[in-house]
Amino acid sequence: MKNPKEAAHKATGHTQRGQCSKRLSILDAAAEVFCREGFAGASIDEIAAEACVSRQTIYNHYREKETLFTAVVEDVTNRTNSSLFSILATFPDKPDNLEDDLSTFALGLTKNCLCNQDGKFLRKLVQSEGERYPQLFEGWRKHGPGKIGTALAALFARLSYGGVLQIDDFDLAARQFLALVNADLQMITLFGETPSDEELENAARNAVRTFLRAYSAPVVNIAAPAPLAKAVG
Amino acid sequence: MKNPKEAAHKATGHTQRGQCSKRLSILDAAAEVFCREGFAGASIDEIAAEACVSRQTIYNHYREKETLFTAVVEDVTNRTNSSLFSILATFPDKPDNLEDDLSTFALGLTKNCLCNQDGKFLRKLVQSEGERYPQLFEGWRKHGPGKIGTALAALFARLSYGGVLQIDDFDLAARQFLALVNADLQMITLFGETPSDEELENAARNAVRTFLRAYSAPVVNIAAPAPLAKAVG
DNA sequence: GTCAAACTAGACACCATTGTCTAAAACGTC
DNA sequence: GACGTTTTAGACAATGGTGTCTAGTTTGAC
Repeated sequence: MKNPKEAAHKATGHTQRGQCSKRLSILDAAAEVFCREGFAGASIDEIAAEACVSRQTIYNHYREKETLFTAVVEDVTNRTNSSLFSILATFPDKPDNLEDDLSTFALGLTKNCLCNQDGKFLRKLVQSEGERYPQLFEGWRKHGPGKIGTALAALFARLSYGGVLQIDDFDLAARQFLALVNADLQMITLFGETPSDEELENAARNAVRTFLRAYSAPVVNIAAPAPLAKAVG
Repeated sequence: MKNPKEAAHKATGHTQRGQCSKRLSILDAAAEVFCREGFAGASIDEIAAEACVSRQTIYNHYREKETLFTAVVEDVTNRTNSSLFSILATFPDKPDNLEDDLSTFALGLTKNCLCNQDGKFLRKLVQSEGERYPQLFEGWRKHGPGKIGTALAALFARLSYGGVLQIDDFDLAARQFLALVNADLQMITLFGETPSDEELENAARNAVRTFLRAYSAPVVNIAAPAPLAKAVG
């Protein structure tokens, strides 16, 4: 990193007075380094340098490396959770145009939870350190992004009962929706580059289209005679 | 690990004479440890213990840790590749029952490529070390499991031209197929436990069902009068 | 300006790990 | 059984990271 001071400030944009600003710098830098190097590969010195803070300051705030790590995880999880809630609130309960509305929702989900820095951090860390820190995985599932699944299932259930969708297994549908949304992204997100807005929009649209082809309720076509459906089914 | 000697043999089941057996033991153990601990977290001593081999033997075969790591990656990639080819050969070109046949295919894919020890290793390592070893990611994409996508796209194209499926974008369909197959598995695979055969079968079946609802060509129903389709479309 | 708290820089002991080296042991072949 | 190769166990220096300590500096509040 060429200019760590700049980077640290860029990340959060805070210029509050001392103590709080330092904490945030440390958390930001630690998230970055842990994500890039993994727990074992990350060194306190590296984090200190990236946060523009002396090593001792880190030890003052967080007794040891492990403490810092869990603090970072908690911090990122909280942030992700709150943005998750606001995204879920935009789910189209009474959709005007189902495809458009669901696509917008999916886009918000990817942009703010799945595909941003925090989302990447959690995904990578749960994957790489999940075996060594089971509580990390559990936390992700119960109190973090893992909740999206069940929340989405409930929302889809409402749409299904409303006759807009035709779903047997809501949990399954929710998992598949998320899987489809991620289908195009996994490739893009895996390495460093951030996907462009256009790529994200396409990914969301593609996912929703396929999802709807699989799960939208049969259209009661105004032109077609209804009775025939019985003979076909 | 309670009984490393047993574990090492269990993994490959080889009892060849000395030198070759040692190499394999080392590769097996190294894969296991690298996968569990990541590159930085894995220690040569740990690998040596798990392979029931002295540390020096490892240094004799592979000059340094990095060499060992790339050898392991290459080994696992090759193994995965060959099983991938045999699985792709089972793709239902002339499906009898499309859902059943595709489900069987999907099951083979998950069991032998995506969900087994090798698949897990590559996925984890590409994810956690991909940023530090770009050639790892490139290798995965070009010479490893990353090829599944394009191969599947070609196979789906054949089915589509044959009128069995109705697909616009073959690459997209292939990615979505894989995403759906993984939808149920990601949860299961992430932590240690190996999914049961039943879980795998269900996952495959669920994925295929949804995929076919989205992409199967409209059925020319024997009972329904064909001409009406025009009026509806 | 004073004071206490927070921060810094550097030195430090401690430990784990890498990679080398050596002498002895095991192995396979003839 | 003798010979060369492979393997082993252990000692070893070098390195790099953790976490502590200290003495000096900055910072903010009053």
